Amino acid sequence: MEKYQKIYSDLLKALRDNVYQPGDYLPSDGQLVIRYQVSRETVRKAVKTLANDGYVQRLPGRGSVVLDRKHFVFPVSTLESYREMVAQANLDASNDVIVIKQNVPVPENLTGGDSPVLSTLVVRRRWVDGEEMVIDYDYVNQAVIDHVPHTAAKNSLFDYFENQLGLQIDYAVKRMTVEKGNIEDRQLLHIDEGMSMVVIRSETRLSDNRILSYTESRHRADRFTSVEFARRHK
Amino acid sequence: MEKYQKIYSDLLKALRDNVYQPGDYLPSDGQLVIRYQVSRETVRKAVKTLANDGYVQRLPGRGSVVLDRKHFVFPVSTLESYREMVAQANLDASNDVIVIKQNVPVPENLTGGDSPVLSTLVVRRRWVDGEEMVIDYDYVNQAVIDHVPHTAAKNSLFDYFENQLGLQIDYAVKRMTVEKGNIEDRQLLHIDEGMSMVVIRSETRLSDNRILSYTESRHRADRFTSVEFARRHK
DNA sequence: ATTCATAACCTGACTAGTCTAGTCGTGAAA
DNA sequence: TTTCACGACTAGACTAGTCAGGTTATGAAT
Repeated sequence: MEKYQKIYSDLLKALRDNVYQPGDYLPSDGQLVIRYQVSRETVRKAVKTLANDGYVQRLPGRGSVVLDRKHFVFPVSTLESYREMVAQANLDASNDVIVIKQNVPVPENLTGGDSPVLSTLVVRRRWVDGEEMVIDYDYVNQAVIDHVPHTAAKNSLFDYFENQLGLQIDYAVKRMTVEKGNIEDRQLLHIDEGMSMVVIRSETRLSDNRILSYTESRHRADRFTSVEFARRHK
Repeated sequence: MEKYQKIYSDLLKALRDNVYQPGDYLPSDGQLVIRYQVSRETVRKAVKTLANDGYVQRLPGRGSVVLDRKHFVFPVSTLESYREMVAQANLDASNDVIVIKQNVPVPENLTGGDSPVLSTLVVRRRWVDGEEMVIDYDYVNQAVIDHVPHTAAKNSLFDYFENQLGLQIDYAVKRMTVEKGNIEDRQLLHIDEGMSMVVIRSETRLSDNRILSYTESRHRADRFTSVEFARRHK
């Protein structure tokens, strides 16, 4: 693991374990330089990343103060796996795999008019705290992944791609709208006609810019929350 | 202006002017080092920021390729002013200032239970392409800004804070939910009873971590779109 | 024609330093 | 007691390198 990654994850763990609490200061760059025996740029990279992720704020002349994140769990923006997200938010979650089907062309409203892609379609229903909350349609690029095992879908596709297959996921573009629920929404989530759905359509890319998957994620609007952390300049 | 900022904004301008098109490569780090007579770390910082913002992707061994952003205008996440956003998306937009009122305590559902703050409340209605689309409730921290002029509200609060007052806006936390429209929504936006609203509640902070403002932004759900760009690791 | 080594690029990570500017506590002078 | 200068400490920007590892074109050997 890279040195700055190690420092980043050590500090992140300490933050999650409340070793440093909101209002506290992290060790200064200089102290971390001594502790980790690295150059200051390496320390800066690690702490700067924590700042970009909304954990701390760097105050020139003072230090890196820990921010209060009590309000912001459950981001849509962060590329974390669903399981990570739920675990952090102390929620109870599980998955139903509805169907896994090969050779499915990706719908045009997901690709945005780009060249057609053959995919493995994975449809899942997500439960949170005993309620049916979300339907996910994952169209996994068959040019990248030839087969999606049922166990991977049952646990976490993301985790499977990254940790089992060693793929480097790099970024995702997500478009969010609010739409009326369709028949499948009503059947799978047991909601009334007229219930609105928050629909998030995204494409996920690898670090070599190949498309890994397209996803349509349909949430009960009445239960939907998302939290964003946005920094002005990175 | 800092050197890396200059390089960043030059490249950004070139990207917006289509000097570099999707699929093209930016000048390599080495070329930019020569062009700007700076060290490579300075160039890297500039181009890395473009990558974090979703403009380009850095491909080791190849270069920095320009990404296709045709699908993602109109982000909620980016801390850009509303006017910038609309200008980029080629939309027609204007503002109604409904009311400006001093000494208003910020509602608790915005502060999230934090200590009460006295504010100047600015209520505005935003029009896009001739339609009434959004109501904004801005609670501007009176401890930071004692008076909000009507012209600032009519144009852009953000712009006023940054460019007129020289305040350094650093980050915002935004929570998004979908709710039924209330009476004021119906009156101001002329929508039917039962219309859903996308409600974005946010707090904006300065670089010294003082709270600048709390905002509640209420959008017609049927017209709402947001686009996110999320990178895995910065 | 195909294969393969190589050289010329590219970005990523890291180092060890300089210089600037802001914060804060201490202690001396008013 | 208040003020003010200073030193110690903080982060930001920047430099001029090194080394590693991936990509690509070229050109020689098969």
